[in-house]
Amino acid sequence: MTPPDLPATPAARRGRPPKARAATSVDTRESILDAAEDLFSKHGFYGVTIREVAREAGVDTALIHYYFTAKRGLFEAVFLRRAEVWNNDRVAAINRYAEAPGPGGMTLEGLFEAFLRPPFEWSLKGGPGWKHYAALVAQTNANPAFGGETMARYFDPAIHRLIELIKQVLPQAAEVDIYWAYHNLSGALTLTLGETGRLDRLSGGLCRSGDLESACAYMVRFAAAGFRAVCETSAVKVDHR
Amino acid sequence: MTPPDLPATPAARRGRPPKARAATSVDTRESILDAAEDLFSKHGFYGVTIREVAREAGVDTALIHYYFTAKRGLFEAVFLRRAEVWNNDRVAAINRYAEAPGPGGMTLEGLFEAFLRPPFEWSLKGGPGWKHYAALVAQTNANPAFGGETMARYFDPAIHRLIELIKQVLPQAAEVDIYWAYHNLSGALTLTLGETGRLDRLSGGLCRSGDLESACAYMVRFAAAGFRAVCETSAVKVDHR
DNA sequence: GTCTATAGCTTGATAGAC
DNA sequence: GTCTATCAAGCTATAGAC
Repeated sequence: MTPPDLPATPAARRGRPPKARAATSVDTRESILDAAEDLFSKHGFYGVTIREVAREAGVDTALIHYYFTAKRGLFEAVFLRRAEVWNNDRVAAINRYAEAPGPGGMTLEGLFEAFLRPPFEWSLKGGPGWKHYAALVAQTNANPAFGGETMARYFDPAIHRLIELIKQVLPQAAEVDIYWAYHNLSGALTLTLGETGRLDRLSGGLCRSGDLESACAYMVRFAAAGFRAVCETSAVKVDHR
Repeated sequence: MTPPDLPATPAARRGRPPKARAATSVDTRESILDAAEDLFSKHGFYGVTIREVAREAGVDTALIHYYFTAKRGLFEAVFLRRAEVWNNDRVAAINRYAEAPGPGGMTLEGLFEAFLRPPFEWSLKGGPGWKHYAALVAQTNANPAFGGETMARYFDPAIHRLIELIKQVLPQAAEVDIYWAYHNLSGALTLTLGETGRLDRLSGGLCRSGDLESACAYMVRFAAAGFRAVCETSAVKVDHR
């Protein structure tokens, strides 16, 4: 589902007449974003200089300030660009599933499959830009300084919709339990999308980080069982710090 | 179990005679490590300057080069310092459990409880340094540039021991399935130890990132159920990329 | 061991020509 | 829109006094 066909590389841009004049500035802006996305995803915000971005994009540093005012603005623009597509895709997928689930009604497996498939699809078939973006999100999610705030700002609305639907599948579940269970899923998802190669080493080559098809299938079943275990028995813990 | 009593703050250092002369240089080295750990955990390797570390540690920048040669050496020293304690603790805990499990024999819940408790304990009761360290590990685990390599170097031996014991509990499970299941657990663990505040926002204050007591309990049950679901039905996926 | 002083570079950002 | 030129500030690292 949701086959992504938007090319992420400027080289494959489609349907624009080659002679068009206005195309230039749009392409410049996009290629700056592509270069920044690539570099930020690998080395983080502070690990990348404006000059490196400019060099990889084939433009001058002054141009980056012209388009994005400051380095921080460039980062935000990178983050924003794909967040909307990503989120709309996921929300559309779970809504579609909720309206027409299988004969037995909604299941956690079906719901998670719908919710997780889009990011994995984009990462697999959307071109290198989407892989870079996924890694960037993974790193941001783990960032103690601004990770919580940034992730919340861009992704919480979509996740709240998911949680509404989980409540329909598990009507007796306590809200706290659902949130903590989701937190476990979120960690698994972002680590996997980061494709750090950790699993490859740990497993001695038995598993490959890039095998997102398997990753998605495993995650759906792991998370569904985890949610059930956490939500079906009462497990609200008292915080005795 | 495993009550940590090693103070992380220099102020609380115990048992050393105040007049001792040799203590000074050790304390200097340690306070540089403490400052670096704090800052690296918040802003990453490139987000921190030697000068900032020196200022926070109350020493000169030249001294940092004296002890650690270069910025990179400082980072590695920070990472190494607590890795050994952390890993030894975890391995000791699961070995202890394996030798004397409850009446019904080993369970996944018991095993994960033993394996996860030490990092949570240290983070809760080991002083601020351990919290910084946990956040540093969380960030490193998500780092695409050197995360996979660094994590493997410091943590894989302990995890291989865990996987051996999991195989004893689930003797029929395919090795691939175990590794993929562990990967899901690993993501959940590091995200949680990072305490980014994401969950607090998402849940509207219902859950708190700092409530590690609950986090650990949830994770044990979530992961145990996830492992069972993934390993008990044959789910080896073909990678059709 | 610890500091001062500084070399030698790179950084983010801008002013202004075209 | 795009580039050249440049600034002030900050960076890592080191040499050498004490």
